[in-house]
Amino acid sequence: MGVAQKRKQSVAEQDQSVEAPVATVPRGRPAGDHQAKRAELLEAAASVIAAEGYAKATMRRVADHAGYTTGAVTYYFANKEDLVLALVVSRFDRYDAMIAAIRDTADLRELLARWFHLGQEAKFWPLMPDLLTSARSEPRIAELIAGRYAKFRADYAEVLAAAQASGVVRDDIPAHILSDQLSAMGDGWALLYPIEPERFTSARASALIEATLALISPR
Amino acid sequence: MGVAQKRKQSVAEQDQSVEAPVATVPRGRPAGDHQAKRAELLEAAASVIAAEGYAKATMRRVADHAGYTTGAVTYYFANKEDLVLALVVSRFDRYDAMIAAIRDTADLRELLARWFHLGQEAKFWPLMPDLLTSARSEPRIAELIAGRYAKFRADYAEVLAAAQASGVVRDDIPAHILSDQLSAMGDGWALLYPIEPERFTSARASALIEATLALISPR
Amino acid sequence: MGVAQKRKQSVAEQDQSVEAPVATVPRGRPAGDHQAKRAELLEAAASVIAAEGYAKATMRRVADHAGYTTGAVTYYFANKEDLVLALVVSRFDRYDAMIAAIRDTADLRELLARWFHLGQEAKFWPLMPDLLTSARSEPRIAELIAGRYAKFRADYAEVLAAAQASGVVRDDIPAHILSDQLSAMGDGWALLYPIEPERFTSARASALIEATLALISPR
Amino acid sequence: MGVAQKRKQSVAEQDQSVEAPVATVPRGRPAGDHQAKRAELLEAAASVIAAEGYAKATMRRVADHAGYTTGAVTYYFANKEDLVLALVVSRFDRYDAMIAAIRDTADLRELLARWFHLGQEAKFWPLMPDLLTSARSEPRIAELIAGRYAKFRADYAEVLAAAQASGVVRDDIPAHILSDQLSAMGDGWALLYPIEPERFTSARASALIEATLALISPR
DNA sequence: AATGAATGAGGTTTCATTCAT
DNA sequence: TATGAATGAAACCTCATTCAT
Repeated sequence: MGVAQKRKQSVAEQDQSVEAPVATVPRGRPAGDHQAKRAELLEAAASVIAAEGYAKATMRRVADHAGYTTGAVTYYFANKEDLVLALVVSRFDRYDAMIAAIRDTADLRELLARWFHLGQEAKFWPLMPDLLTSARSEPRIAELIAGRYAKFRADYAEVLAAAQASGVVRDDIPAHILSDQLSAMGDGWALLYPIEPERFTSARASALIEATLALISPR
Repeated sequence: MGVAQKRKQSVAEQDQSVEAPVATVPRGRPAGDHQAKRAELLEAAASVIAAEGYAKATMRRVADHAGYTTGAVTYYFANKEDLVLALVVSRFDRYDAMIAAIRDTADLRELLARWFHLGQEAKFWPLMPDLLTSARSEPRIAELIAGRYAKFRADYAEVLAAAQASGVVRDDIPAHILSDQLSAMGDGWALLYPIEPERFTSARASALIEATLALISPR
Repeated sequence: MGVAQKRKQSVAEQDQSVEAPVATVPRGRPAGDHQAKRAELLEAAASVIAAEGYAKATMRRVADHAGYTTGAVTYYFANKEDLVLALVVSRFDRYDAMIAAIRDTADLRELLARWFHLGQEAKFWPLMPDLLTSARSEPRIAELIAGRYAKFRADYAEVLAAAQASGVVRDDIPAHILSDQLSAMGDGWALLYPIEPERFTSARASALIEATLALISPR
Repeated sequence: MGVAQKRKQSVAEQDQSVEAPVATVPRGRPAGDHQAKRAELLEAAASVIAAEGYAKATMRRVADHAGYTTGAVTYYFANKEDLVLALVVSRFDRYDAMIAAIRDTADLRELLARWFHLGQEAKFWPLMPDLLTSARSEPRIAELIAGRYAKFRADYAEVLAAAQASGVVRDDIPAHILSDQLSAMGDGWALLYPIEPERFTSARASALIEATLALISPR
């Protein structure tokens, strides 16, 4: 999104310079890339939460991590809730992209592999459970998560239903229940990951993927 | 945490070892029932966390809920970490008891039913994920949980192995992996429970139990 | 109020020590005098506002002035609004007492003299307009002031009506209008006092009192 | 505040002295109308203070209200104090104009009517007390107000003296004292206006005007 | 002439913890 | 055993101000 935005702005500048080369020079400091800066701060927040947990993820630490002052963070996000809300959105967007990427093939092994990859490389595992837990005391976050998560499970169920139709997934359990079970399993692993990281070496991750595929394969 | 706590704890230990192993019946002055008071405060803490989340569970709120003042809580627990540590112990004790209760029969339906019951009636679902998440910033809590959880999974695996031996559970997946998968699934449900309580009506809970039994039943 | 409270508490202690001299010694630190401490902080707040204005009257400065830390202030007052609310109450209580003191005699010269005295010696002038202005951004303070002020004007009107009946105050203007005019005049003086203190020397205060009495004396 | 402001101000002065004494008609590039822009921002500031009180009147809100950004405000006013100073000047200019307009006739009913009108229609009532109170923590504002207010009272006294001379105002109270009393009364009403707006309906305003005229009419 | 990013000081509030009693 | 006063650190947030552009 950062990139698209940047391109759009430079197009706007071109328009101006073509039409009125002298007097219409854009006034003031160039707008910078607001969205890109927000994304940067979001990544900083994600890193801090992943590294130290939600409880230690203060505005100050996020700012420090991004190399700014607290004021800069509140300049881009009206308050902490806004920051977390945006972070939740950005993470679920990635989940949605993950599902979308395999929707056509309904390749569940690939989906699980991507999910394990996001979890570890993209720091989703030490992040999402903290985000879900933070929803306990923040109704708006809870509401957002509830909506996005329901959509995620529905998409997941759709993929599973397709897999059932093509005979690669057992069909004695409804797709929406399977989706529920599998996503819960994933959340459970993510929840324990920071406490027992040694359980999730890539060798063991492969074993878990295979065992999970075995669980849902047709009898 | 240092001196004061040490004194308090050794007194408690003395009481237990000298007077009575369980010591719940007030003898002489009822005032001396240190363990009972601790348990009372622990339940208050559990209720507060279950009701409002870990973030809102301050020493003051715990004290209020138990009908005491802040000072009383810090009298019985050297500090907040101690309180949470004790709470974690008390909850895993219940998990262990749950496993122990069905170890002989290896009745998995009963085990799942008990687990769903603990989760909802005994407020474990809105509690355990908060406790696990709190471990993110408290190494001693993380360590304690890691140990107790590993033991729990091992016990669970033992039960599953027995069930495999008697042919009621599929044996194409090792028991310790099944244990891993099932406990993760449970944690995942618990994690979402406060956000989407409507997903866990007792009717739907039954459906989930049956679907989970189907998942692990032999082919 | 502080005194009355203190007396009450010591009576309670006496009761206890008489009935059960040994075992019922009041536990814990003696309650201190919560109300007295609140009053002390209120006076500190009044002094700070009087000296530096509402804008500079931060919780920190109030605490410093009283010789405590910020935490102590928020221990006695849940938040700043609460502190200001209590301050408003305490000041209007004094206004009410002022009116009550001359209600029987309806001696307006005495009333004006008391009012000038409160204004200067008891720091009411540099205080009340700041309090009234602070109500602009705090609805609950505005509501409280509106109510108390209306009562004050009504009491004032009652005194004026009595004075009209006894022929010492002109009766061509209704008492409630006179009350309105006189209290507004007082507020106006108070508003300017911090800006032009030299206008309110005691000589000039006397002149203002006499001129005000002349204004309302019967024709 | 130092250099930048100095440069700006001297430019403004040059414009005035060289080109035209009043200089409101845009000549050549309309961009140069420094004074008009300042006036525009001043009105925005007045509106914000009138609507939400001085405490909420931040540079940002003033800018927003005028349709600019914060930077624009600090471009036209070296700092916030400067802005408020200019605002005070502009409001007292209107008071002076109000007095000047009735100086010849010494028509006090008209003066009071105009004052009530300014207070309500031109938002002076919710504005002036906030300005006066803000002077508490800003010596330069206090100084400015003290000077302008003294001049206002002197002009008012002059009008009252004329009225006394022509027999329409009582002369048992010196004109400068009457001026003091009447202006204080007005300030007092203004101070309460935001708290009790219902006391100042136009019907009641008329009653107050008549009662005030009665107060000062000859015996 | 004006923008908007960024700073940094300072405000209110929360809270675990200490401690005299 | 238990209270409740008090501390002090740290959190979130606001805002005037600066400055590159």
